[in-house]
Amino acid sequence: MELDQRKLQILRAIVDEYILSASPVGSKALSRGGMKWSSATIRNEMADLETLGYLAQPHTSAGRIPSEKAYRLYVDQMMQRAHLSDEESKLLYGYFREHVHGVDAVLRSTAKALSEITHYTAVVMMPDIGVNRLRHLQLIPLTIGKALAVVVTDAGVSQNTVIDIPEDIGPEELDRISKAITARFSDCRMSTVSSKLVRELGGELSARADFVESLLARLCESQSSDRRMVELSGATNMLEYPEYSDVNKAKTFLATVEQKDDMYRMLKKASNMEFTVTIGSENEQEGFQDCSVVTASYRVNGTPVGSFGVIGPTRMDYARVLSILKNVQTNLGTVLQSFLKEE
Amino acid sequence: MELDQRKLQILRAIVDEYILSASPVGSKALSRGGMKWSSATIRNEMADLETLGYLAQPHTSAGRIPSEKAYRLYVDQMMQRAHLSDEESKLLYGYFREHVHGVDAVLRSTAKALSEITHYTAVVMMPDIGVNRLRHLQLIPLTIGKALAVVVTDAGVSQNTVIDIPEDIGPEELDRISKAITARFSDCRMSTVSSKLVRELGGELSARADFVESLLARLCESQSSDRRMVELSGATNMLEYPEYSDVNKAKTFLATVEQKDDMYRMLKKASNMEFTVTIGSENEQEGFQDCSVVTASYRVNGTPVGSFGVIGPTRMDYARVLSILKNVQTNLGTVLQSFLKEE
DNA sequence: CTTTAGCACTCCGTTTGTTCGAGTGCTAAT
DNA sequence: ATTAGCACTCGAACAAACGGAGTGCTAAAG
Repeated sequence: MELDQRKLQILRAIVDEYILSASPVGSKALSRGGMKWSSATIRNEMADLETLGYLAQPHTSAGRIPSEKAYRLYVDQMMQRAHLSDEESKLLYGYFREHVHGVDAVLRSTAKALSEITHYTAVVMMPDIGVNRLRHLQLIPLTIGKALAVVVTDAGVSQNTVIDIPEDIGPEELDRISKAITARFSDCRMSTVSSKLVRELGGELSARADFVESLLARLCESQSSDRRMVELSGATNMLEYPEYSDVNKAKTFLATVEQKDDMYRMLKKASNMEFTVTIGSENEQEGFQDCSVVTASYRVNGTPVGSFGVIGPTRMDYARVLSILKNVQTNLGTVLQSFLKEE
Repeated sequence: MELDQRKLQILRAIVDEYILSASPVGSKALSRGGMKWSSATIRNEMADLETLGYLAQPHTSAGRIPSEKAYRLYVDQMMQRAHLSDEESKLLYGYFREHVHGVDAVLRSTAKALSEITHYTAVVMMPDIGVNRLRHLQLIPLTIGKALAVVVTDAGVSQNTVIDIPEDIGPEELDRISKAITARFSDCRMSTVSSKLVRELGGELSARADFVESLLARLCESQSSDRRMVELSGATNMLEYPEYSDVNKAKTFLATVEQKDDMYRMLKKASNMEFTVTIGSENEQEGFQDCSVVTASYRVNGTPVGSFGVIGPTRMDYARVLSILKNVQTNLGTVLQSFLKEE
């Protein structure tokens, strides 16, 4: 069933109001606040909207609050995108001017920027190294039997992994192996590096084929399990909102958000989409049943390599958040590109 | 003025009880709970203890709670060290068995272990790289004008820094410079590396003296300002305690604990001492006025290189925490030593 | 002189009652 | 179809009442 124009207007007014006040909005308040119908009319419509599932009543004789269905409709069709003030976008831009050393630093500062500007919680996933191309591999001796493997990709992302090495390999040989691998696999996608046949290689590498194979396998595996792949910022911002004035709710939220594996999975999944908005129970995470997650992906050279997002109460200011994400998305794109100026 | 035996016993009982219950303890409860004096006697003693500053009354006709002075006395003289059950120390040991790859990983898992076992908040500082000796420096090209500097010290700690490089340096030269620096400064303390005169060097390095100097300076400077130098775990544990059932208190605590710079400074300062116990207002941090911080230092080759600690409410179980820290200290010592088996 | 029983008093946390305001649904009039 | 009016409902906020745990003081007992 379609909602007529009036129902839509009323619904929108309710959502707008609720986003601001966080308390149930009633018919009188609405009609006083610039609606062109009387409270009674609005009341009737509200009753209809309730049976249609767009509104809910905490208890009889309270105002209505929007249901998730309402937010969905709001986000998909009714919301008009806010545009940031010059001030804000300048502020945002500032975050990207400052930390220009290294992709990691940029993404970390992105998380901080997002959480500080939105006042919600921000998560940023480090770029999925798998889709990038290897630029440099360096093995550095640590102790007998252990070395540090540093991988640098064409997107300028680096990653350290501690690996086991045969005890009879010396520093010079490690260096030669590093160079050989770099030469051989340079510009290969990381995800395909390990699957390529190592045996077919001649020279330096074939003598250590077993080791090299396990090394490459380890690199790919550790990449995905690294806890540091998600940057989190402003988790405690949520304590500002009445939704979380109950310590227990706050606790479950914080616990959820600290599950970096889950956060990573969530963002990874979202990185195929330009934007996503996931409302309340649409979230898979237990602890996000009362929140919404808005994400945007970021690209390098046209391919999406990661995403970032904002987590807030379901009544978050979607329009504003989306504008901010969009802004950050372009900023981020520019900055990341600048790391690749040599082509 | 000295406290007589009875006063001491009563005070100790009050502290013990308050640590458990978190609510003011009264004279009747005490005398019923195994004290050999009547409630009236205890009451008189309590009145004395209050005028002496060891106890405080939230309001007339409430029980007494220990003052900071009382905790101080308790920690310094009255507390008998708890000893961990076999189960617990085995559990603890398990944390160290698992993650044996890399100092960073070990310390991260230390933080986790501490917070999970104590149920308080744990902080661990990464070893102060300054007192360690350089083992390896590797420069890896990132883009034009930028490179990644990886430093490995004799304690097995690694550190990445993105640095600017002159645009005309190619990969091969970077590699040569890396090797030259490694050869020249190997086994020098990191803190002295930069102050050594670079100009006096011949060969490869002298041609790039300016660059090398700024590089070394950068390495030392970035080391101390790196936010990642502190590992935090279990910050949300504090929400379990009635002291933090007020969301605002929780918020200020969490905000404080997330100031990694401050945490680092705190731990750094404590790393000269085997153990420290800092109670309530003895803490410098604004947000720790209602907490206590207990720290222990850890050593490599006899020199203290860092410390770790537990933050809890002032009424935390000091005896237990200290035992755990002591246990962790030895475990950690063993593990870190194992990274140095080659001497 | 020290300890303890007894008593009056204090104060908090909780419960119970009351009021007030905002909101609702329904009906009848426009 | 809309709206004014009315009776009703419910929760938040405030106040009074109560019970319990604890105290300080005094006087008696050891």
